[in-house]
Amino acid sequence: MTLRLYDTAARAVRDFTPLRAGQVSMYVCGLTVQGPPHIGHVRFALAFDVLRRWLQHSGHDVTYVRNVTDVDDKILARSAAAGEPWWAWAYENERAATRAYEVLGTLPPTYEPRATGHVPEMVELIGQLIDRGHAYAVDGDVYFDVRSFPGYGELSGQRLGELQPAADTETDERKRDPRDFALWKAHKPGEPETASWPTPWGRGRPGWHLECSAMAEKYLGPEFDLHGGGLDLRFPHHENERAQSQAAGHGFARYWLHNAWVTMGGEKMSKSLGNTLLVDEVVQRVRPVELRYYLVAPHYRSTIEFTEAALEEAGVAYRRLESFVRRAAERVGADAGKQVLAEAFTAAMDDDLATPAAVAAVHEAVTAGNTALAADDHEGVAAALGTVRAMLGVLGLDPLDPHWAGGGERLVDVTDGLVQLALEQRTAARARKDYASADAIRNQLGALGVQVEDTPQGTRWELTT
RNA sequence: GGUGGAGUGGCCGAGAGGCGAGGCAACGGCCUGCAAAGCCGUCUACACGGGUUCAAAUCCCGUCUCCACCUCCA
Repeated sequence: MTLRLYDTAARAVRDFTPLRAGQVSMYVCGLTVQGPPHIGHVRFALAFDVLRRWLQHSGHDVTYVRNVTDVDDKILARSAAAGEPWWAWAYENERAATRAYEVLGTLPPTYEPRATGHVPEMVELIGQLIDRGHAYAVDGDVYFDVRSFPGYGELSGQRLGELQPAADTETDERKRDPRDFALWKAHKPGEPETASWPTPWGRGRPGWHLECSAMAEKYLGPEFDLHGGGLDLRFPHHENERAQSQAAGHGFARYWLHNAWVTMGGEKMSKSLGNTLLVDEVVQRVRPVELRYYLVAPHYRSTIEFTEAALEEAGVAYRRLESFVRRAAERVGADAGKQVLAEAFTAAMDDDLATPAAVAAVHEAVTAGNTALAADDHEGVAAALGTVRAMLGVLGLDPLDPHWAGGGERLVDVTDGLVQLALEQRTAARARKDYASADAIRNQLGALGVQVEDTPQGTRWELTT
């Protein structure tokens, strides 16, 4: 069975066949680094991280480029309001984004280019568009002529006649059509000099859409496999990117993927509505791996309506999986069992990354594993452990992955020694049927967050969260 | 005004003409000194009104409610 993906341009699920067999080129629109990321912002990174892992698991060599937009209207406005240089502001927020991506266990992209580092490529592209009659310069601004490109609107299903005028620039008579959008914006008085670059049309800065066209071409070539991003980027951003690149004669993206929102109170998380939760904050009170499970388990094209209760429940569900992996690893060794995916898991992932069904397959394998554990069936435990870890690995959720295991080995050893000391006392008490003492020890440990469990193989302990 | 999406059991969350996704919670049972964890079982839902069909949560028509994009936006 082959991978099938929902392609926004086709409005249908399509078989995915890469341009070059065994290789996948993918470009994902990263963040405009105007503020620290909230949990809605990082959903795209998780969705495409899972896609990337799945492609790699199924034997593809993936080139994954995710851009950073580090100059735009909002960055200039916010940094000015904060009295900071725009470049310092952008870089600070870029680091916050990187931290968020990392704490949630996304694999680093192959490359992460910044818009400001690719002005020459943009200038070159603008030149091509002007030469081909798809763009024109007016007083230092350069606009894309939407009427010159018949395919305009195809990606997002918009008809030119129905569109409201583009407002990324002031509507003015200098434009041939009110829907023409800016490729390049002339430097304006009052804007920092450092946010402008020399071009044949005068000093200025990039329009919002141009950077992606320029960078995708530079790193992935004129035609590449996948282009991803959040749902809101479909129009105008991706529509415009596509127009720029195709008008310049490039094939551009072959499949367009868009992820849905994280909402709160039924509405999209956004700073203006005040319903945001910063990744940094959530990760203070919820283990990052549980937040990842929460954001990865629903389908990437379904809205996640955020509630504390749902987040908590996701944590409980994840701990069920984790708990099996730990018990099984204690019994048969972490690397026991073949890393074979369940058929249902593979089928689910191939079906437009149906992570809900994939997660269900993991839960079923865990149930089988728990049964084997109870029956002291080591072969069964090993088999289940192998398959569960393989599946969780694809989702970036393997509890034994070094990323989640964390450091602090020494501390773990010491803690384990201390807890064992207490447990020996308790075992002795139980042996002499002094259950009051045994229970007192268990309760005291419990109060510290150490959960004690008696198993046929002896007493074990775990931290509660 | 144009374009797209959603409404599923106590809750989260899949599916998309017949064959009860999965998880959480609750209850019952097994296990346990008692627990915990685990396993088994119970709770059989698809916004509303019509229609098509042997069969509809799934298709068709209509209605209601909500969200998103068309403006910076993951």
